[in-house]
Amino acid sequence: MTVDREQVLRTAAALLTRRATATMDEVARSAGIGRATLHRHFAGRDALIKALEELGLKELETALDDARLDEGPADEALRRLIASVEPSAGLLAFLLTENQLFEGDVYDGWNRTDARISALFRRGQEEGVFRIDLSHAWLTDAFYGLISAGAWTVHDGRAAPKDFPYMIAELLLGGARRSVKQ
Amino acid sequence: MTVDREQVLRTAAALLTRRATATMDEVARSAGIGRATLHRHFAGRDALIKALEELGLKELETALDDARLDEGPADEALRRLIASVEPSAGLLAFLLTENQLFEGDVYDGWNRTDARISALFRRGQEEGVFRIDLSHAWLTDAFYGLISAGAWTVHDGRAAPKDFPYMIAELLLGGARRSVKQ
DNA sequence: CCCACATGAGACACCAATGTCTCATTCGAT
DNA sequence: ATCGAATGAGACATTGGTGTCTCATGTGGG
Repeated sequence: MTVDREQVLRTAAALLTRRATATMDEVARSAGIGRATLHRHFAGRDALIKALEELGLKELETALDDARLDEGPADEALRRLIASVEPSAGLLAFLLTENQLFEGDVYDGWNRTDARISALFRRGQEEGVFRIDLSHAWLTDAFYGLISAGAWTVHDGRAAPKDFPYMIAELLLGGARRSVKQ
Repeated sequence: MTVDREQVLRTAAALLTRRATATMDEVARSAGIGRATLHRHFAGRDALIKALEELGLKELETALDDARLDEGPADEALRRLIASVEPSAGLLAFLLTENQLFEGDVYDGWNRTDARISALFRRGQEEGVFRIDLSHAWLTDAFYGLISAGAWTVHDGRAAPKDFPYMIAELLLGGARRSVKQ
């Protein structure tokens, strides 16, 4: 009987990721509950988005924890991160565009995750694993961008989900150019 | 007296890129015209978005032409493309998210540009310049993703506009990993 | 100089979505 | 079996944005 808040959030995430303009009613229906019930659990659309943001943030932080970013070579840590972030990629892609739209009052929890990812790139640069002519700020943004792009590529069926980690890690680490001496 | 349609479109693009939910009234104000006048030139919001889409498409096609994608090594052609697409990056980033939101009825003009970019990557693969373990579909999506990410990085002040071509081309071509044998 | 035409401002109806409320129903714990 | 709590359905007012219209203004071309 009682609504599973987590379940509702995941369903809403799946729908909103596909269509960000979905109605509260559509969100409710897709979760198999009534609109009134949805309102009982989330005060309004803003509250729903914020809850989604907290969910995505929590998932990203869990992925960051699981990846053990400060262990081993930085490039291997980055691979672990990409792999563990994969299940959340769709939600993160949605939240990324959502945040870009609402400039200013962005949930500042993202600063923490940004800092951790940025720190990984900085460590890699200091240890000579990552190139230093690309700022860690740009590498961080590119990381998010490729995660989003990969999420859409998989979502639209242009790549299989299982290829997600490989195609992102390889492009982000090695680039598109074929290495001549290899 | 007469409104410069092109000018209005560019102003609208600049505003909507920053805040996609901007009102028709805000769009009009930012262009320095009245809402009624805006409606006289663009039947409605949909028409405005569509006009923006056509503008972005036109600019991208111009950039594709200017880059002469079928001349010289594919990686150099890609560099030319990134450089010539830079002025349109913000608009393209906006249209990209806009299109992802409205699934289905996307302006099919993008298929042409997708095909041209994809063809560049395929040519590069056939000529041994680009690696073949990453599909040209993914490379194309990644190209768009990095263009968008770069546009936001520049927009938010985390990189200078002049660095745009370098940081994107270098990451897309060479990746983040520091080449050991170099 | 004058007239035609585009514009700006504002009024207006309309619509879609939101948020709130009520009430009957149903589920689940006791 | 019973009672309380949560739900679903629907009604309702409200709101913000949209699209249309009118009218006064002013500018530019002839």
